[in-house]
Parts: sequence; C-alpha cells; structure tokens
Amino acid sequence: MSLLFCIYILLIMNYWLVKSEPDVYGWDTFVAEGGTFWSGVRNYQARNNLRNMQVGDLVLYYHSVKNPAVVGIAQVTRTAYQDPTTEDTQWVVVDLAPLKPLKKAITLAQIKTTDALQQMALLRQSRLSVMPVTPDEMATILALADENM
DNA sequence: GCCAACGTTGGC
DNA sequence: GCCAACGTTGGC
Repeated sequence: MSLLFCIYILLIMNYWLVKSEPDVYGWDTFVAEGGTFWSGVRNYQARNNLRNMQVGDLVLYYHSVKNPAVVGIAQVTRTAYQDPTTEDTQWVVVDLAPLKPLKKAITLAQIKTTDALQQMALLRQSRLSVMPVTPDEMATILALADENM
C-alpha cells in the first residue's frame, strides 16, 4: 500500500463501541468463533450506527452488566446487511472479527474517572448498545490500555 | 434485587 | 400531539 493510501484509510476510519453481556456473548466466545454477525440490535439509533460502519473500522468490545469494561478490539469485516435473525427488513447486522484483546481492560469505573472520556456516549447514553467513539477517545483508551496502535 | 434512564406503545 | 403506562437495559 502506498503511504498516501494508508493516510487516506486513517482519515476515513471510524471508531465504534459495541456492548455485549459476557454471560450472553463474551469476548472469549467471540474469539473462539473467529467473529460473528452482530445481531439483535432493535434500536434505531444503534441500527443507524451499524449502517454507518465501514470495513476496517475499529470497534471497542465492551462487556456490560458484569464487570463492565472495554476488553478488546474488533474490526468490521462486512458492512450492514439484513439481520438474518428476523424477517423485519428494518434491522441490520454487520460482520465483526476479533482483532486483539486489550493488554489491560479499561473498566467503566476508570472511564468515569478519566477527564478525556467524560463526553463518551457510553457515559451519556447508558442504554445505547452501538455507538460512535471519537478519535481522541479511541486514542485515550488505547493509551490507558498500554496499546500503541 | 433494586432502581434510574429511556424508548415504545397506545389512549385520548 | 401529548402523556401515562410499560418494557428493557444496565449500573450498583
């Protein structure tokens, strides 16, 4: 890949966060399966976020309810298409594949006490299950997790 | 288990 | 269009 192309990819890349309960579909299961179609979203805002995902976008994988924390990074491998788990054509899924676990999981408690993360949708819209993450927020989380990507 | 937040449904 | 009732999510 040319340098210009790499720069272009970085500029158009978007960052996201998806929630899953570890007892329902945790990171380890996700890794064991090598990825999945992200089904079951039945909320318009979350659906719209799924529709805006592009192949290659990085997705923070968040465990909700039990030990709430960002635990890994996934990558979008296919853009939105009809959710195969319903006949209703208004719902979509994307394909996600695991990229890597975070060296250090970033707990919700930690996010709440980090100044640079106070504006995260995770804190402001607690019930949203698929949400955008800004490049600054992404960089902050990766730094906290000792990741240099 | 409790409760706050909030999206949806349905009566008017 | 408003709002009460209700169901779900998710933190604690």
